[in-house]
Amino acid sequence: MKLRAVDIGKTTSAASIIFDSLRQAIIEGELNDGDPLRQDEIATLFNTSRIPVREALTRLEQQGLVESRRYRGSVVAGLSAEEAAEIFDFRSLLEGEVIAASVPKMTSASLLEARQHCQDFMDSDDPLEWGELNRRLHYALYRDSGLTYHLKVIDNALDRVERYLRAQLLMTDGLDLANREHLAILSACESGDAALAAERTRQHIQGAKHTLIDFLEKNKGQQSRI
Amino acid sequence: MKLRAVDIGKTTSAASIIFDSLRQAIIEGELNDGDPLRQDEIATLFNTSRIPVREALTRLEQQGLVESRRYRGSVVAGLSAEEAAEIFDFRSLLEGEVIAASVPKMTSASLLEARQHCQDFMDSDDPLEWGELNRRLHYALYRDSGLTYHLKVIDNALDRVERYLRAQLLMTDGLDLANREHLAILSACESGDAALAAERTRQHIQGAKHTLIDFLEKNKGQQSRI
DNA sequence: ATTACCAAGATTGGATCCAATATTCAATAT
DNA sequence: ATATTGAATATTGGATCCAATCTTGGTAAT
Repeated sequence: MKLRAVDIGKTTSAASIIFDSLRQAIIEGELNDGDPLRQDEIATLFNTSRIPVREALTRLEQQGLVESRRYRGSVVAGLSAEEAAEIFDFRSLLEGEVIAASVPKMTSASLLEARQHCQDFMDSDDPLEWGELNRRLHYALYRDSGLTYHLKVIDNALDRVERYLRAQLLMTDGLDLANREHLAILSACESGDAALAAERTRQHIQGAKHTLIDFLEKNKGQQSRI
Repeated sequence: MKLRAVDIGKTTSAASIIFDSLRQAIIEGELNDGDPLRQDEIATLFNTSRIPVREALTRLEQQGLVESRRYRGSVVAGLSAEEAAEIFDFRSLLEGEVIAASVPKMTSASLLEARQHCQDFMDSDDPLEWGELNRRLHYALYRDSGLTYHLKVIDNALDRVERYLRAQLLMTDGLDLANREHLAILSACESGDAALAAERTRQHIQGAKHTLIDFLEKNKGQQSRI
């Protein structure tokens, strides 16, 4: 027997489905800071009991996307300007390191894929796509480093700030600048200059941080909808 | 009435108590890589139902301390030499950055506390205490940075490798070396030299990494009990 | 009017029960 | 003897129910 079995249905638990949906809704900004997440409401929404909802919520809490208080329920976790700034610094440090480790190992396939994602990013005009496209691009640039732990942590950090990143891209020239920077990072990778790629990656993220902080300063207290 | 009620018992959920206990048992090496964690067994151990056990397990899974497979249960997550090495690199990068940010802001109280923990560490001869003492020392050195996100991530990374760290300290001169390095880091902090403190911190962690890798190479396949 | 208090409803945490899947092991066929 | 099958058991995932706590709204005392 040479065939390999492939499960058709029931491959994922209800908890995982709910987790993925909630995570997406949060990082896309469909749910806002402080929005309550009632177990019962979500359960009826997914036609399940509250049990898998609770599992999804504890996972999200561990990832810092929701905050729960005993007997008081869960809300979408907010992010102060200071926290956001810290996470951008964090990403800057880590992603610089990871891309530097990646460049010497990068295959032409990865470079090709990165270029494609770069193009996709420029072609897209749907803000909700940007997050996913950005992730794919970065993943193509980073994965050959083989630093799986680093990548997981970076991914988690990105989850926390993706909403704010979108706000930054929506600003005047935000998207153009991001595209130019992506191309610059890519070309540094293609020429095999690890240090340059790292530096440009750090600058890219630091730039995003500062534009975002300016944005938050201007709209201070206005509880801006993104 | 001016007093604020403070619950004596019941302040923490059953899930949290179970989570803390399991986490401690794992990072102390009381439970070993691959050991199965049966929901029923743990539930009877804590005189609860399986519900809070499941919450504890999903939290631990999110932190990478256990691995769960659908319908197959959870086991204590193992760590290959490569993964361990990567996490040490990760810590080296982050902790260097954090201590550098901390030094210029460090209060004399923190320095004093750090020196005390350093002393405690030297006085202790109980391997099971080392983890906690090490954490306290590092926390005293890092906290004034105010980089709470970084600190949380570092703490999590430490959870993953603490067992292996103990193995490294138990080696000949391992403890003496660690103590000397701690003192060197502390003195760099006291003299306000952020760059030096960062460099020594990175070296401290890199050193630990290499001793550990040598150790794992030597005992390859012997499934060593720590 | 303001504050303290108490009861009713809402919501979460945990227990118990049932369903779905995996594992074990004896029985059978080769 | 070895491999295969299938029933019995073990274990997890999810549903339902109960208990503990919070929240809200109204009432009474000052």
